[in-house]
Amino acid sequence: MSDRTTKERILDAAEGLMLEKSFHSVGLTEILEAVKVPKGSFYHHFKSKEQFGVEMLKHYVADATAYKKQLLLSDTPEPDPLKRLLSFCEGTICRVLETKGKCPCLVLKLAAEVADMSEAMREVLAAGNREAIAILEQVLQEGLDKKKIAKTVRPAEAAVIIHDLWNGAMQRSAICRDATPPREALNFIRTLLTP
Amino acid sequence: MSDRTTKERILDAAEGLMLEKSFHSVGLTEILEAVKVPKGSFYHHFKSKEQFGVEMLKHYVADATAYKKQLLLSDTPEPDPLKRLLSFCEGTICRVLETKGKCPCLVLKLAAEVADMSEAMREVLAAGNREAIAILEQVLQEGLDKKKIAKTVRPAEAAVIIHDLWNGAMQRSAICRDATPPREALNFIRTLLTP
DNA sequence: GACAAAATAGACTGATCGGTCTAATGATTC
DNA sequence: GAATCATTAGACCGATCAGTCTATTTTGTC
Repeated sequence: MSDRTTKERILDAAEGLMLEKSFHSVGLTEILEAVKVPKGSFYHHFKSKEQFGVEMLKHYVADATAYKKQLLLSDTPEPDPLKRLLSFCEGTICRVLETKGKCPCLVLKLAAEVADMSEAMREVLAAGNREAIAILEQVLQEGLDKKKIAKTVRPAEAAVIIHDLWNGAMQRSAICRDATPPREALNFIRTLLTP
Repeated sequence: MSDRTTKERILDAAEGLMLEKSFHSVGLTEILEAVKVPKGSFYHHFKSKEQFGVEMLKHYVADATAYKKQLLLSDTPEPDPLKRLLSFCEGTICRVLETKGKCPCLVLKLAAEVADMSEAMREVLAAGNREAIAILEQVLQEGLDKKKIAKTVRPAEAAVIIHDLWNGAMQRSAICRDATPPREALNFIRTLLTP
């Protein structure tokens, strides 16, 4: 048997499939066939597709948040917070290039589709956004403390602007299948923050 | 008979329903029941749900573009391009408040869901984005010519930033069901452009 | 008014949807 | 090894999906 639990295997497979398609266009049968798990197992672990969606988003947001914290908040190997932020953006742009413009973020991919349909899923998405903004605010504050970013920047305000600009750019890049939007956003963010 | 054609009535009803739900979660039967039109009529006018989606998005984008041009590009009653842009944003914020955070834009609502599934729909969305950016660029250029916006602003660059920031903020406002994100975006845009 | 073309009408199809049900199997504890 | 509980297994359910088909009605043209 696999070392990963059945639940985790279902979750992982569904994240991949829904990143490529969408929430409603991926059926349970398709997910379960991909991981060779019968319906009975699914409904043993999850009470409905919606509750499954909630857990999937929670699972994804937890991973994504940990990943962001690691890259943005740890001062090794890069002690400069601004550099950490900019190279995080560059890394994301590389991923977009590799996948030919495909959206790499499940929150961005599913948000508009599911937010109006499930209050529980909406809350998970909202929490994901809040965490992302909080992390951004911390990087900016640290950059300010270390005098690595322009002192005119106010972390709380700048964090939401950078967050929304970045998400808007990622969204547009998924539409035009091109990494230009996040590149333009990155250039703007750089000149905005550089002292 | 209604003065509007059957095709237009279907299109309008579908836009409303899909703004509230999503592309895949709204069935043809639901749309057709809403306008009391039988299946046969639908498939007389459209060859598939996907092609219908393409026409619906084209129809929406054409309307939305005309609306933006009228508010942003006509110098009556407001000759100041910056004021036109800012009050356009304020107007959108009001709509968000009225609808309790619901996404007012069909392009934003459906983009992530359908872009990966239909190349034809993706192209319409991309064209919509390009037109929105072009209009923004024109307002900015005009504002620059009339010395109503900061002369450091470069229209082409600023247009994409404003576009993506605004879309990202609207997206987030649909998730947290709150008009704060576009308000923060508007504040930022105002200080960015004001001379 | 005859004819043709466009549009309306809705019953019907096979496939697939999310979800249920009962039975068989795996593991755990006494 | 008997009893228990979690898990696996997959046939099955009614509902709904996009799409088809054959009529009938409406409309425009001569």
